[in-house]
Amino acid sequence: MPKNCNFIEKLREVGLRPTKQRIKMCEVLYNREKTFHFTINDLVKMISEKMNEKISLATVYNTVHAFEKKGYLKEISIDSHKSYFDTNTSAHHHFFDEDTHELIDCDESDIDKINIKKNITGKKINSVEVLVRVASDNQTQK
Amino acid sequence: MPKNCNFIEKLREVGLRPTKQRIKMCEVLYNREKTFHFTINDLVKMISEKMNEKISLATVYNTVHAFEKKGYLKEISIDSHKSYFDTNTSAHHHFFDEDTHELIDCDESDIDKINIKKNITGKKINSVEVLVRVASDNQTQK
DNA sequence: ATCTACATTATAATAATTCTAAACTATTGA
DNA sequence: TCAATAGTTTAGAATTATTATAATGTAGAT
Ligand SMILES: [Mn+2]
Ligand SMILES: [Mn+2]
Ligand SMILES: [Zn+2]
Ligand SMILES: [Zn+2]
Repeated sequence: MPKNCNFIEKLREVGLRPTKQRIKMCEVLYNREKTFHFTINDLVKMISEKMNEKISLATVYNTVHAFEKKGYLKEISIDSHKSYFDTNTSAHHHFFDEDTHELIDCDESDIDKINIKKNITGKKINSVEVLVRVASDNQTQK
Repeated sequence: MPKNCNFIEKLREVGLRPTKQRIKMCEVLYNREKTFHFTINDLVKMISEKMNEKISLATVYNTVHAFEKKGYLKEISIDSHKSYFDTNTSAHHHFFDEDTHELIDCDESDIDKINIKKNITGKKINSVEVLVRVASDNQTQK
């Protein structure tokens, strides 16, 4: 979703009623220059910082999954102990910093197009994504 | 771990006492032709099928994590709702069947070596893995 | 055989997520 | 305009996966 777009319209387009909770979550998630990655816990904190009333935890979960189902959010599996979500919903690659547990987007140009030589009968490829795990290089000062 | 190797020896090599629970888990995990993927739940079932006495759930978790720490198992993050483990501990690529939730290894030869053009200062690359999500192709019979 | 550090176990605790059912609200159309 | 209705929110309970606890058991050393 683009920054400062008409969130009410965008919600209606996919059949979601524009409630005040959903509109607030749109503002928190999409009114910014760049896409970003978050956990549910991050999001709850962000919402409570930018809002007087709280949104109940169940609604945060419901809404995140509703947005995911409608293609406005994407779930990223990195750490099996926690769910990460991404406001960049296109297929793209990531760096994962194993020290800080930070997810970093990888520009399209940083990795050549990947060619899959094998195909699985009766199945089509939905996405091809690379995960590059990085960690601090302590061998540098040798 | 190779098939039919001396598990007692292999456990001692990494400083793990060869208890009967650990030896049994080695047999279940490594006495087979091919490496495979499993969840803790799968493993508990496999153990109880091949054994009279049970191994307590806490021990299964402890042992899986001990094996992982010692490099005899690898954790795979695909679905953030569940942990998958792999007896193939080398860095390798996967297909994930979104219909059946099945993980399939991808041969090294099926994907060309991936070149990462960007590097993150002070960080070294630990692994580069590709996940190819596939699903049934219902457009075939057009 | 005895000792001791490590391992196993049943069970309790925790954490993330989902369910439930009652209260609330956006939309419809009389 | 304003009830009727279907969809939404909510607090709290329930569920699930996983980890912690602490008592008991055991492998390996002496
Ligand atoms: Mn989800
Ligand atoms: Mn683990
Ligand atoms: Zn991303
Ligand atoms: Zn594998």
